[in-house]
Amino acid sequence: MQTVRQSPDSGKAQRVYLVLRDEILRGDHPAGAMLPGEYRLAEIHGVSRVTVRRALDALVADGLIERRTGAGTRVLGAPLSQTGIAADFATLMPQLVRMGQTTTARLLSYGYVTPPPPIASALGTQDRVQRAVRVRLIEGEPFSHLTTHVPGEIAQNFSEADLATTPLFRLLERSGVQVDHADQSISATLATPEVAEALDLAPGSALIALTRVVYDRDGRGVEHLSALYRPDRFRLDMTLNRVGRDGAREWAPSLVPRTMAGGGG
Amino acid sequence: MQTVRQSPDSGKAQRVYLVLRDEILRGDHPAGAMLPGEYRLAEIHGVSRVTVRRALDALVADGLIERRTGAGTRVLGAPLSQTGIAADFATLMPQLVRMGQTTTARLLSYGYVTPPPPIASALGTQDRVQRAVRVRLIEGEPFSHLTTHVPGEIAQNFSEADLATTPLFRLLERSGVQVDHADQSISATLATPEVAEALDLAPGSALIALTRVVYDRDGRGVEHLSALYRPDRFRLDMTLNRVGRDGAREWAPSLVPRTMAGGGG
DNA sequence: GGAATCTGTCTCATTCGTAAGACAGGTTAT
DNA sequence: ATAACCTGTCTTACGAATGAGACAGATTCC
Repeated sequence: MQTVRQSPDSGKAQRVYLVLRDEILRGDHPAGAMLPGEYRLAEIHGVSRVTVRRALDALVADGLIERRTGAGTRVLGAPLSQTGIAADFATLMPQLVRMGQTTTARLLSYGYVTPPPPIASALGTQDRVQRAVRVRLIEGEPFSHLTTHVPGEIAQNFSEADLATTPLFRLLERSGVQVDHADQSISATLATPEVAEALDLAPGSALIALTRVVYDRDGRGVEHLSALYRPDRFRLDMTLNRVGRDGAREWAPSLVPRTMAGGGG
Repeated sequence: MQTVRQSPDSGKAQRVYLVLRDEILRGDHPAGAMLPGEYRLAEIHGVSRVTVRRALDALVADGLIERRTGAGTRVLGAPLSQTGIAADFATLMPQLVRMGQTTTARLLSYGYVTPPPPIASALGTQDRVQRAVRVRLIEGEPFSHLTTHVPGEIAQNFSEADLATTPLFRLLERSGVQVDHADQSISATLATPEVAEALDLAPGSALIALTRVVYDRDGRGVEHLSALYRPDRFRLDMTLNRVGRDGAREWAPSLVPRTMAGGGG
C-alpha cells in the first residue's frame, strides 16, 4: 500500500530520497539493517543534514524505515520479492500473456494517429495507426505503463472495449495475424510526471524500459510496444547455461527455467 | 557523442526537460518539426519562460533540438544510432567477454570482506570473499560499473593486477572453476553519487541494473556480479521467435541474432 | 558511570530556482 | 516595407530550498 507521497517533488532532498529508496528496494540495505547516520549520509550525498532528514522523513512516510532517537535508522521494508512479479526470461512473453489474465488493465488513452517517425519505420507504414496507452495493475497496484501502436488495418479488428479487457497479444492473434518473431530492447529511464502519476510514483523514479516490435511471417511490423515497468514490482529473470567445450565456450539462454528443470517439459 | 549532462538536476526546469526529451525521443515531435515557441511552452507547462529556456538549453546540449534566433526551435531527431553498445541477448555473455578485449577497465576498489547477507546467501558461504569494483570504458568513456564478489578460496588464484586487466570471467575459468550456469536479473535503478561520479553522470540518473550469480557444476556460487550500465551507452537487445502450434504457442529466445541469421553459425 | 553516537529540534544566513518584464535583433509572411 | 513572431539577453524581485551550526534527549557500548 503506497500512500500519497508527501516528499518534496524537486530538489536535492527528492534526489536523495529516490536514491535511498531505490537502494532499499533493491536490497542493498537488507531489512533490519541500520542505515548510516544522518551526518554520514549527508557526507555521502554531498548535502546538508537538513536535506538528508527531509529524505528520511519521506522514507518514514513510505514505511520503509524506522527512526529511533539515539539509536539510529533501521530498514523495515520487505524488498521486491513480496509484491513483485518475476518474469522468467526464457518464457518471458507467455508469462506476460498469463499475467494478462491475473492482472487488470486501465485504458488511459486511445485513438488513431499518424505514426511518428520511429514508430513508422519500425512498423514499416506511414498510414494511420492505432495508439493506446494502458496501465496494468497487479492486486490493484499499478506496475506497468504500456504504449502500443498497431497498424490501422489490423487494429480495425478489435475495439476500444477489447483493449481495456484483453491483452493486445491475444487480440492480434485473434485478428488472424501470423505472429512470427519480435525484437526487444531493454533499457532504463526516469519517470516523467505523467507516467509517474499513472504508476503512483514520484517523478524521477527509475523505470525499466522495454521496447518491442512484433513482426508477422511476412516481416511486417504488427505491433510496436513501449513498456515502462516499476522495478520494485517487476523483474526480468533468466538462466544461462554454459555450453560448448574449451576454447569455444558460449552462453545460451535456458529454454527451461532452472527452478522448473526437474519438473520436465 | 554524449557529453556530460549539464541539465538542471532538480526542480521544474528538470521536469520540463524530461517531459520534452521524452516527447522527442518517443517521436511525438517528429524530427524536423518546429517546437512551440518559448512563450507557448511556458504556458503549456505552467512555468515561466526562463524555466523553459533552461530546459531547452539542456536539450540543445543533448543535441536533440536546434535553436535559430528569430525563427524558432527545431527538432533535430532522435539519435537512434547512438554510440552505445548493443549486447544481443542470445549471445549476451560472450559479447561481454569479447567486449572485455576491446574495452579498458579501471579498478576502483579491491579487498576482502565478510559478505553482506544478500551476497552470502547467493554464494552460499559466510567466509570472507573478494570484493572488487571496476569501471569499464569504451573509447575512454565509462559505460558500466561492476561490483563483483568471489569466494576467497577461488579468488586466491588471481591478483589485484589481474583484475585490472583481465575480465573476471576469464580469471575464473583459468582458476579451474567449472562454470556451469548463471542466474541473471535485470532491473533499473538510480545513480548514487559514488556511481554517478564513476560513470560521469548526474546523480539520480537512470541506470540498467543487472545482477548475476554464476554457479559451478557442483551448484556452488562462484561469482556474484552487480552491474550498472549507462542506458545511453549500453542496451540489451534480443530477438524472440514464436514457436509451437496454435493453442500451445510460446516464445523462445533466438539463439542466432536475427541480423546475423543469414550468415550461418 | 561515562564516553560516544545518534536522532529531534531549533535558529539564522544564504544560495538557488523561479517569476515577470523589458528590450534588442533576427526571421517570416504579407 | 511592414507587421507579427521568434529567440537572445538582461534586469529586478521574491520565496523556497539549502547549508551550517548549536543544543537537548535518547541509546549503546565499554
